[in-house]
Amino acid sequence: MDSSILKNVHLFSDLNEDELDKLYSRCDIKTFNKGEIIFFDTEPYQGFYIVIEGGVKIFKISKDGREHILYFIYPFNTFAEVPLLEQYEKIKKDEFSYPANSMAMEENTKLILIRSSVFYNFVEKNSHICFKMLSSLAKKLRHLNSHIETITQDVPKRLAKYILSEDKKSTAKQNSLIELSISKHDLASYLGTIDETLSRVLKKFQDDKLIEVKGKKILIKDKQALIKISSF
Amino acid sequence: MDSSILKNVHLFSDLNEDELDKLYSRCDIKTFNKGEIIFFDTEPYQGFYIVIEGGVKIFKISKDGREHILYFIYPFNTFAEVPLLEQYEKIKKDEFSYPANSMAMEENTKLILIRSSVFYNFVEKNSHICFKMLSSLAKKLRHLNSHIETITQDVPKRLAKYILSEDKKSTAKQNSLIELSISKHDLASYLGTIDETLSRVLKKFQDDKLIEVKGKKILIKDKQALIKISSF
DNA sequence: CGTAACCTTGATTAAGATCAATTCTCGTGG
DNA sequence: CCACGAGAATTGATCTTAATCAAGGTTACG
Repeated sequence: MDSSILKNVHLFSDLNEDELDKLYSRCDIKTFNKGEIIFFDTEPYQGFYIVIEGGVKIFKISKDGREHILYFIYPFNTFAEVPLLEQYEKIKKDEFSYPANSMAMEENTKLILIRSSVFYNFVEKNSHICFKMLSSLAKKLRHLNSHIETITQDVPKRLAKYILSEDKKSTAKQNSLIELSISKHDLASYLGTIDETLSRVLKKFQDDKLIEVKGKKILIKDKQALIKISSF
Repeated sequence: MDSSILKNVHLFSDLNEDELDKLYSRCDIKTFNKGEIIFFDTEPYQGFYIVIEGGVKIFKISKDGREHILYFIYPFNTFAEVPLLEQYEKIKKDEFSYPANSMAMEENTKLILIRSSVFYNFVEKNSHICFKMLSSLAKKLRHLNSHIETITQDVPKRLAKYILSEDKKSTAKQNSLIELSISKHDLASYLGTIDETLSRVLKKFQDDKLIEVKGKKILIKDKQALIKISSF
């Protein structure tokens, strides 16, 4: 792995070889196994991360122990930028902590850590990065907006919406087959419910001939019906 | 009202008189009465807004007609910046719409509309605004993060949390009196519940001698108990 | 081929939404 | 100054959804 990997990261896509090399030399590369914690929301903030390989879930834990997943992050996307930018305003305040917990979802999840100071240095010389950062944050805001909209509806709606959104990512035809990139447990947690309920709703959808479930594969048999459920 | 009003807006706090004048001359001032819609989430995007007087609620409406409030916006804060920044990346795409609905909560709510083109022009000459924008977006992200955490808990927890957060804003003592800046209906909608349930929980808190409610005034009688409820 | 992690199923319970009346509050006009 | 009426808030009875508790079943992997 070398500095060219950074070229895939939207934030850095306009940097030249030299700049990429310089940045790369100042980053930390870290590897995590499935289930390992990357940071807790109680830890002091060090910097933001980029996923290079594998996947990461960002989640909150409520006092009664239930976890709620906010995002899944996949290769070449960043996470935990919020404190970096909040810090910018209140210089020298170092008591910032991470806004949520994060855990690797796959074996050999490779991350790059970009420390606050490294990033600040870089932005000074490459202020156009700022605009990319803005658009990436805006995207996250829109995501959370729609996530809130989702979790205030009932579970079948949430699930139908999720299945359809996964379908949109794939090359969409009529009877499309999608493959869950996450465990059913994580899906339940992302949908703001629990394993048992997800299982029941999946079964219901299956009994109603909307989908067919086989392990992590879901075959969509009646997209119109799913659309109807998701939007009523 | 003149251009100096813009000085109160964090985003523009570092601009000089000249720049403020120039910006002000290119803005639209709009006034809304209580209950009037500022924009629907279906409308084509024009630009973002600054609240000068009054208050605004930002909300989503689910298909079954229930509204869910995401933010309340008060003087000198901005809203609806997200499409502006998404647009930046995909130049010339004009089909962006607003990410949610918005409505004036008070009579004579005064707003400034800053059209996308005006803002882009301005940023080109004042790139430091970019950093302010970043920190403002980061703040919103953190808000939504914690809002999601909140609405996945039960209603008494959500309410206790809200009351305590309102209390923190005021000059906090032991038995503090807070005044709701919003209607009970809006509070219910912000907490992701309905009027009846909010009413019942308020009564429960009152019966348990945690608070005393009189119209929009809430007297906190047992802050420790509220803290316990909010965090268990 | 055994065991742990993952997933499913059933019975029960609890939280809160819904439906249906009232009651309260406050601004307006007589 | 009082009476009216509309919107806001409350209360009660009922119903629905999904969480909880408790077993089983499946799958994957060493």
